[in-house]
Amino acid sequence: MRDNAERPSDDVGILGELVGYRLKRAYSAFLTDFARALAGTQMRQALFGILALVAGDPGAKQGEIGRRLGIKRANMVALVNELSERRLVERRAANGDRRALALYLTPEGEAMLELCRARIAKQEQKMLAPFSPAERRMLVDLLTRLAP
Amino acid sequence: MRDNAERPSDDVGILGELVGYRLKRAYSAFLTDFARALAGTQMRQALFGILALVAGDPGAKQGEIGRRLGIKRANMVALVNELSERRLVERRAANGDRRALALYLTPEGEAMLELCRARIAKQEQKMLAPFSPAERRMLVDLLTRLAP
DNA sequence: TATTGTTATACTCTATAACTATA
DNA sequence: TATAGTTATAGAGTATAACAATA
Repeated sequence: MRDNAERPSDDVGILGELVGYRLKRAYSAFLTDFARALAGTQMRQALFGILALVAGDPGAKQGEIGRRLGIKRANMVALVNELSERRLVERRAANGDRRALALYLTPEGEAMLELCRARIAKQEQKMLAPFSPAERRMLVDLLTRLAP
Repeated sequence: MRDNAERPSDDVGILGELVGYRLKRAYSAFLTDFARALAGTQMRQALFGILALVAGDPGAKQGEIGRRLGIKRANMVALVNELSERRLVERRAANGDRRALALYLTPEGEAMLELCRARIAKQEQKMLAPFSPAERRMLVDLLTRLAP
């Protein structure tokens, strides 16, 4: 069926000079490759982000993890439910605050995180192959200044 | 209610060094400001993109516009319906191919495009204020090489 | 056979409002 | 009063499959 839009074509008129549009295109290309890299793991952006942050701060509260990732409280619930049902993350009562839930990785969660990390690192290498080390640093630096 | 996630905080552990994550953050920041800039116009990313491309290539076919923007045929329908119902865009029979529809801006469409362009240009100036002209060029160049 | 526009459908991410139980 | 987690719901973008009309 040769469907639309896998690779948008070049002529996008005035849009091409807008940083916002260039960001959309670049992010979209990364997302596509991200999904490909994680094929078969049933993992997605948001799930990976949560695993990565919990690994770096075991026992962090669910809301705090969401805050750092820019995910709203209401949207964290289903995501952590999913990770919890898959036994990648555990919710335990937080000490000192009976409202809060502290998050921990299970051994399976650690393993999944490592698998994803390896695949994502490989994907980034591939996407950034045309860039020199100085250019990569520049890119990360500019993006970080745009949105810390 | 001091809700979550308007401004994600800094400590995102290993994510912070991933280009994919930096792109997501930067794009997300741009999107938020984009929506703010276009408040009251009932315009969105995709609608603006279509207007901009049709303006630069009047009579282009609906599918071709979608192809250039990375929007699938199936998803173009509702978008062009919306623009058409709002009298910003007209669908006419394409000459030489009775399957295809050629798109044209109405005068209202032209005016709306100009309004959006002005607001978006202002927004980009604001977002890029901390960057030197050389840095802005570098950013656009790197992003374009990442996803032409 | 392939392509154009279309319908129907589903998934992901994001957003808001309101509830509960704690603080 | 405010916060943590939750539920319900909705909008927007993106994806696939299948159909009719046309090429």
